[in-house]
Amino acid sequence: MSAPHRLTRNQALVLETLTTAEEPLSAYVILDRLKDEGFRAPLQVYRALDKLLEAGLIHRLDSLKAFVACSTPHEHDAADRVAFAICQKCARVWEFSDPAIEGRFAAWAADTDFEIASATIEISGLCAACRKAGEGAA
Amino acid sequence: MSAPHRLTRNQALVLETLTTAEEPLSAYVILDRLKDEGFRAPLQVYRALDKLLEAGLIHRLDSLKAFVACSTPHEHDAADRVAFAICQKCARVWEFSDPAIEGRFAAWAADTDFEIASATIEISGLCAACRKAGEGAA
DNA sequence: CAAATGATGTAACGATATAACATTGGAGTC
DNA sequence: GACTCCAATGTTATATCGTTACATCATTTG
Repeated sequence: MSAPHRLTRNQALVLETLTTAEEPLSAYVILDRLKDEGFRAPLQVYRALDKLLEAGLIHRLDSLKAFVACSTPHEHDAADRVAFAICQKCARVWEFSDPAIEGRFAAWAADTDFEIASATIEISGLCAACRKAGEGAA
Repeated sequence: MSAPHRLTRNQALVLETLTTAEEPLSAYVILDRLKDEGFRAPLQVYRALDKLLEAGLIHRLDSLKAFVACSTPHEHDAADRVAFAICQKCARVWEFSDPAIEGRFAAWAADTDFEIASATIEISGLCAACRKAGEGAA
C-alpha cells in the first residue's frame, strides 16, 4: 500500500514506549512515561496512537483498554484479522492468526448474510511460564 | 450448576431493560432508563450487571463498552466461549458458537502451552437488512 | 511569499467504571 | 419474637478512559 509513512516525533516516542514495554500499556501510562519528553495531555498520546493504529504498527486490546506494539508489522490490507492471547498474570501478549478460524467466520457470515468488516479476538488465560511458576503456590 | 438464583429487584429491572432493548446498552443508558424506578447512581447498575454476568444472563461487549441480554441463557459451565456479530449500522447483535473455532483455539493453545480461561470474540460489520437498505444510497 | 494542509499544545469536558462507607433487609438460629 | 449474619442497597466521591474545541506552528507547494 502507501509508503511506510514517516513517523513524527510524537508517534515515534509512543511507538518506542510500546515496543520497549513488556506488556500492553494504557494511554495514560504512556502519557506518564513520556512526561519527560514534554507530553502534557492525553490527546498527545491518543493522536499518536490513532496514526499508529492506522499504520498497523500497534493494536488496541479492547479487553484490557490498552495498546500493544504489533509483533509482526503486517500491512493490514483487509481488516484486522489477528487474534491475541493475553496472560492474566504477566500480561504478555501472543499474536497469531489462523486461516481456519477466518474460514469459519466467513462461513458463518455467508450463512447469515453478514458482511464482516473487522474482528476483535482476544483470549485470556495463563501462559506456560506463569502456570509453571504457580504450580507450587497452589 | 447452582439453582437459577432468584434475581433481586435491581437485577430484574436491569435484565428487563436489556431484554427489551433492541441493541446493546451502556451502563449509563441503563441508569438513565431506570431513573423512574429509583436508580440514582452508576453503582446500582454496575452491581446488577456484575451479578447478571456471573449468572450468564447477559454479556458485555468489549468493543462497544455495552451490555446485551444473552439470547440463549446457556449455563456458562466453562468460560464464555461465545462469539458475537455486531451490525455497525443498526447495532443488532447475533450470538453464535462454533466448535470448529473453539477447536482451532484449543489447538493453538496446546501448541503454545497456553491455558485458555475465557475469550472475547466480536465481529463487526453489516447485517443483511442494513446492507440491503444501503444499496441505493451508495 | 501566500495558501493549504497536517501536526501540535492546552484546557475543558464527556463517558466509563470503581472505592469507601453507612444502611437496610431478609434467612437462619436461638 | 429477638439476634446474628450476610448479601444487597444507597450515596458520595473519585479513578480511569477518551474526545471536543480552538489556537498555534511547521511543511509543503503553487
